[in-house]
Amino acid sequence: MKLAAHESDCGDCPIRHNAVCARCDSDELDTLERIKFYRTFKSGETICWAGDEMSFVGSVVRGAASISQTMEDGRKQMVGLLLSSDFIGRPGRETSPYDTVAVSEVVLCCFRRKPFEQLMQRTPHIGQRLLDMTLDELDAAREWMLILGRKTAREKIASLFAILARREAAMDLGTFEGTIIIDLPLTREAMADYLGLTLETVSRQISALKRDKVIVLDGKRRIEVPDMELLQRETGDDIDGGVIA
Amino acid sequence: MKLAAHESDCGDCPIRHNAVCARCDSDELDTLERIKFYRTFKSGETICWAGDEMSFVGSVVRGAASISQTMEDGRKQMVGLLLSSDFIGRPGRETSPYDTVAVSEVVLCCFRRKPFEQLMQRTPHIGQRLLDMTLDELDAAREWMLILGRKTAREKIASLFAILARREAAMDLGTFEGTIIIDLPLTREAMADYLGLTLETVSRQISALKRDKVIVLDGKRRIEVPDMELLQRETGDDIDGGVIA
DNA sequence: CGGGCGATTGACGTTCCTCAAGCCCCGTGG
DNA sequence: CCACGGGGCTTGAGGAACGTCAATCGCCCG
Repeated sequence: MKLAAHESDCGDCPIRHNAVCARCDSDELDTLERIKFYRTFKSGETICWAGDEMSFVGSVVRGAASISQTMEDGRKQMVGLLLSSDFIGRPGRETSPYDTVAVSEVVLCCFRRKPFEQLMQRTPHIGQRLLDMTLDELDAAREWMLILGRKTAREKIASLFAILARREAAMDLGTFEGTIIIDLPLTREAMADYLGLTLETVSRQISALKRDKVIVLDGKRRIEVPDMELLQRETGDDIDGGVIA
Repeated sequence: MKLAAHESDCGDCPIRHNAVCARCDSDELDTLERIKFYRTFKSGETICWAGDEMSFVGSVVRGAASISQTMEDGRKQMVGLLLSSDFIGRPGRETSPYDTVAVSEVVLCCFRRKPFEQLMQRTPHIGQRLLDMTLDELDAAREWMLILGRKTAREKIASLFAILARREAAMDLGTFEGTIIIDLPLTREAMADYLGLTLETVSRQISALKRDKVIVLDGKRRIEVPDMELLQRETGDDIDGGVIA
């Protein structure tokens, strides 16, 4: 996918109202517009290695990226999944302690870190929005901790699908006659890293959910959810909207 | 423990330079001083139930509190551990999706939520500090996710002790001739909820670490770490400072 | 002394991991 | 055209780690 010309105009940006710039007025947007630049990463490409200096921060315009930690012996845990409108990088810190990797083709809207930090001082709207987004990410991390610490393998898989379904639904597309369709941005291995499982267990549980007609597979990477409530019950969460009510 | 009179003066506050007010100048501090009030919770007392309205936000002055989620069938996961200077509550949200419980006697420095939110609009220093603290909490949550998702029971226990030791060391006290002393604010059950284990497994692994001379027990709740590096090795993390370098 | 709570320890069972074989799909090269 | 190879995925057999259930202990406090 190439970058369409109009994507350089913030007014037409698909994540205009969800990203870190959401609360900016048109003056502030102009300022951002002047210092932003786009970068594209191919699937599998590393956006930032753990320990490296982060020269820029930015928003995910399209695609998905993972944040993960690896232990010396190779055990790996994904600790963040960045989808469109999510923010990459941390103002006020030079290096990231995590690997950030594109799990599909990713388009970023970037700002060099230093100018962005200065701009934040002068533009409270950015800092406020970033605080809200960070608090949301913290909530997501906490939901994730419950998944990692207490759920069974089957519940973990169901929870992952439910989270992705919610995000796809929020971004508008993906429902058809009550059936929700999820295009998995993740390989089985990436799902395992997300959920604290092995890829074999992921595979087995997906097969089990298919056998029990909770999901329907269309190829390896497309999943149909005919009955969202049924999937929701498999997550082990409360029925009534659940965690973040 | 009763509240000493001088604790009502922000200038003498033990968490003055670490809490949400850390960056405030003396004018801003005066404003905060006028609307703050103290509350004390006994060990085991609930500070806020999941779903209840949070009428206030505030800082932990002394003691420890846990944030946790419970599933319908009783499975429980701690998703946050609040120690002195940590912030409780979320500006801009009326209810908390988590239970917040005092795990030891807790003293809070509180602000009613609405006035605090208004103050935040006018006082960028507060929002900036809160953003930094939230980003730190997010980092801690991510470290925790690695623990929950990928570490063995033994590594989990060692990691918990290492985290507590680091925090005790940062708050100054607790070292004596190279031996670090940790006063556990947590019961075995609370540790289990923290680490995604059962209390029996926690108990067995603590016994094992004791048997292997990584730790020395002084009663049930006080732990001595004669060799911090040895403990660090048991966590499974990189030796060189590790995750958040 | 008795009761209760927290903690420890043991025996046994379940879940998930490990190791291994083989499948499906697709692109490459003979 | 088909053989080949590789990556991603599936499936099976066996084993290790942790959970479950239960008995017991120590300590504090009434």
